[in-house]
Amino acid sequence: MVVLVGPPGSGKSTFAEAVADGSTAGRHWVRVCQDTIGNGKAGTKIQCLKAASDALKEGNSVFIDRCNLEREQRADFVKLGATLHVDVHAVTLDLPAKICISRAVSRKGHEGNLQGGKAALVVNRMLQKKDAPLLTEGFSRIMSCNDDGDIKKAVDLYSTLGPSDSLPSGVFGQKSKGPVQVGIMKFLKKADSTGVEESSGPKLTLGETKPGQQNPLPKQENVEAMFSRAMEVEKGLNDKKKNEGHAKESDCYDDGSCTLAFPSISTADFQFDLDRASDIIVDTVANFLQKYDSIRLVLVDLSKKSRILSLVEEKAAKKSIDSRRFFTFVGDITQLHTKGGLQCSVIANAANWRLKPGGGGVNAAVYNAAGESLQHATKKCADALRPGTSVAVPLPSISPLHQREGVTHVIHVLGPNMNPMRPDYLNNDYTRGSKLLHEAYSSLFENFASIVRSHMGKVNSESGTEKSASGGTSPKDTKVKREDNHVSERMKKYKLPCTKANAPNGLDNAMTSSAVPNQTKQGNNKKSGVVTSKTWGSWAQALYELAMNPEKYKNSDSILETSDEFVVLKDLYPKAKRHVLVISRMDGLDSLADVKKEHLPLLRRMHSAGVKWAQKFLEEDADLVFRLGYHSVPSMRQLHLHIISQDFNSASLKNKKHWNSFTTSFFRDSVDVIEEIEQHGSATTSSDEKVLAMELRCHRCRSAHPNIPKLKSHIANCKSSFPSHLLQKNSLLSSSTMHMDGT
DNA sequence: GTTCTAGAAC
DNA sequence: GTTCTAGAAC
Repeated sequence: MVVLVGPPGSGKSTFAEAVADGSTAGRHWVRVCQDTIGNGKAGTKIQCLKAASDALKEGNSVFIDRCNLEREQRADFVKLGATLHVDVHAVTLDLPAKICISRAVSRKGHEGNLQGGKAALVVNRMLQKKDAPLLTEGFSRIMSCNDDGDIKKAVDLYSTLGPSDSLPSGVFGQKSKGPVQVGIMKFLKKADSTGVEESSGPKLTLGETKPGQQNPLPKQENVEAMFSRAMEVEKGLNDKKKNEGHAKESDCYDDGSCTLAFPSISTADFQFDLDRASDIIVDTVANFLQKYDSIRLVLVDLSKKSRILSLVEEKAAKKSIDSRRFFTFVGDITQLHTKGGLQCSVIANAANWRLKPGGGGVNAAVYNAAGESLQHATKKCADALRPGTSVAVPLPSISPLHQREGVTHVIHVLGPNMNPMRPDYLNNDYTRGSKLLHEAYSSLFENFASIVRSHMGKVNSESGTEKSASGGTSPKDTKVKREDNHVSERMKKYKLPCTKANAPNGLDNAMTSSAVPNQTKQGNNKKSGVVTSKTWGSWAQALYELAMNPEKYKNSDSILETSDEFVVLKDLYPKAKRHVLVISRMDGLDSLADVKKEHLPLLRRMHSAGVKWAQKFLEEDADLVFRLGYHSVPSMRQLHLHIISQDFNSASLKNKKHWNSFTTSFFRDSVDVIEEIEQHGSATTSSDEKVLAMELRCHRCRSAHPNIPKLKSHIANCKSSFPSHLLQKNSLLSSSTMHMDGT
């Protein structure tokens, strides 16, 4: 049974019909459609359940063609599947709201009579309530389609499915849509004047897709092989560790497919000591598993006799690491699914620093298997890698590795080199080597976590679109900007000379680019041909100037507070009623990417200062709600913490970038940043430019809006509660969450 | 970061 | 004709 999930206009009926009509391998499909089941009257869920049950009992496969956007709406169908012992899949048609609405609005003769203006209202309302399907609901397989290409793939997959074939379990579907501008309001306007029928939106293209022929269906035996293989390993580990049983039962089921397969880093060509490496792997894995539930890591090596595998197994057992969530696996990392039967959505590549194909071992294998599209995709994310870092690359769906193995992302990792014949030889310095190897794994795992987070969703509080945009995790901090300096120690930024000659004269000058002398730019950013790791335009230096010489701006009423460690400044272009910055005064601490463990005390004090000011503002206006956080990739040099009220009522908030920089994952809550640094020494700036170009959504109710003015008029009145992840995390400061009496 | 403006969208 | 966005310049 396939439960289709999608709003009106997302193409559910078209999907089901395409599969049913194109079914080439003898499987018979029945479409259970709530719109038609009532024979003219409105259909009900009960009728659908009955029809589905009948069809299944007769040996048919069934599509449940109703919106099914909410968990509750799907539950009975999942239950029915369990009763009848059939697999229940979810196929989510997660297209941009704009497309669904335009289709729903402009279609004629719709089965359920949902067309014209009222469709727009219905779709927008529905999209706000949707819960992404989860494996925990009882689905054996979840597939998410984000564009017509995905849909075509899914149609092909199902229509070539023979009567006894089955599809691998897990979660599939890459979410990497480009920015989408949603033109919703025009349809909503039409909703008022009924009977609008002209078609102005994008055309439905699903109809054009013909079921394909070339689909290499995963074979059932492989899936079984996977289980027996994995179980063997798990059993081995289990036996050794006895019944420690510390892992919570339910956790592992959540995202069973959220699996990362990774090779041992640095131990092959880079000749890193195996004993030390295995310690580091086990340590880092243990930490990571503790931090995240429902994530699975698999260490892969080609050879059965692999020394690193046995060392790791042994140490993992000793540490009582949950063997369901971490185990070793013998096989080719590029053929885990087809040859080994192990489904992994993400694989790591032991990359070279140039991120280029070739060499040998895992890198060559991964590039070979993935085809050219991996090179292109990689290029978009980073030019080079330094030891101890990683970069996540969304694998295009055309890649054979994606199609055949179900791999949605490749994370390139570069470990330290202990081989004198290779570049950046560490000369047996295991203090540094170990540190770098640890960093490499941490970075790898964190990148993986971001992918999982963005794909699985923070349960249901986020919209699919938002998830998609942050899905292609390619942290800016790993985007290495200097090809020649790929050793981390050499990556330190060139410190700007701050002389009186090039320092602006006053705060207003510092805050406006036009008055900053031109030589500042040249003097700061270039020195004898060495390009700094981030080029800060002259206008971007203002906060830095202020942080270095706050006394110059003493008299400005923009400065609220100055200490040795930070300056508190009213943002010159506030994006909300209250918007202040706590600017660190530490030279060289340019942005979040530079922050390390040693800065934790500073970060905590900046946070406290921010809280203090938020509190002060709340005394004046108890209706405000504050959020404290950093921009993933700030435009202004010098680490600064934003304290911003969530009304976003400001004339200075003018464009999409402004909005998205405060309301998407681009904004990193101070509390989260501190926690991350405590736990693994650096902050993930897991965000790329895509999130900034994302469709505009209300930060409270997540509704989509076509442009800034419309968004603003919406947020002026939106009284929805904030998304649960913010409430749960305690990221919001309001008069009700603070002790206003000072206790 | 902002401002300016061409041209797209309405 | 007016509104709005996005890209370039600063």
